[in-house]
Amino acid sequence: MPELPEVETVRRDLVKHLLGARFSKIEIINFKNVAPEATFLAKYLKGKSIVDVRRRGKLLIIDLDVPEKHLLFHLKMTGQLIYLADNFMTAGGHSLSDASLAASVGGELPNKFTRAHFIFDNGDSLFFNDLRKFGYIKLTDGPELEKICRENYGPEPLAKDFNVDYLKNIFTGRLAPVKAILLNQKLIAGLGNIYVDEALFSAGIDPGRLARSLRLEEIKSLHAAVVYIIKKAIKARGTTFRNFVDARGKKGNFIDYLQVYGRHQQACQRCGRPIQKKKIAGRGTHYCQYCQK
DNA sequence: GTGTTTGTTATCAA
DNA sequence: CTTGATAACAAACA
Repeated sequence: MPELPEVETVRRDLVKHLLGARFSKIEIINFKNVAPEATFLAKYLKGKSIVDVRRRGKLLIIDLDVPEKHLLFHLKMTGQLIYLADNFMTAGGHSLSDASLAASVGGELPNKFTRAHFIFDNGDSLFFNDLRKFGYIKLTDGPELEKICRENYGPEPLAKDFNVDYLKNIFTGRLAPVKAILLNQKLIAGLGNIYVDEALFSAGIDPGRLARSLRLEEIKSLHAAVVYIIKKAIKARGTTFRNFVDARGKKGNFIDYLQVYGRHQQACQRCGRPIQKKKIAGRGTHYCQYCQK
């Protein structure tokens, strides 16, 4: 489940490998979530090169060497972006992974979940894999990108405008569970199910509490917890619960630090009692009923 | 066959 | 218009 720390991990990997890379061939395989349509996109990208790789919330943005043109990737639940160097094509047209690519993607690309294959003029490749086909690829111009970023995404959790006052403001009067507010991308960009559950545990707040019921001290604690968890998860290169790998096919390490997510019925690391799980805000929610009030 | 998984959007209701 | 709840989407797995 790529959330902010996972997308940021991929972004940092791709910046290292893709700056200056020039598209030479693009193949879209059995995948509909592409705009504009595949043949047009392939023709458009050919000869263009990459000048930057950015992120907004869970959205990955590749800036092209054409002013005001950007290639967007959303990984949704099971998307992967994997960079493959020293591409060696076999007789069957399958490329073998380069020596440093981790075995966790099966060692061979493309695989049956590869939805797009971008080939650069130096022979290197970028693979967009997506088991569930929820993700998308979209070419946009500057104004459209600006509109998407402005209308769909609130403050970045690690930016200055995400502060205690802001959190207090978006909680004021809200009858929704605090978890629902934290998951809302328009209010805070980049948090998903894993990090919301972890931050609420870290702050000792029950995910089902109505947002407007939180006291200032609790909001301060929650703000600090969100920043702390997100920073720690980026440092650990994200969480691989099922599917996530970085741009070199390696798993993230934050699963070692999870306190509640995926730990249903396991002992709470604070009080020893079993972690509970129930549906809140339409999502599986993990929490300790004794440590979170 | 059934239930579960989640990021996001659509839809509906108040 | 705002807010909140819920279904839907897609595909695999236990």
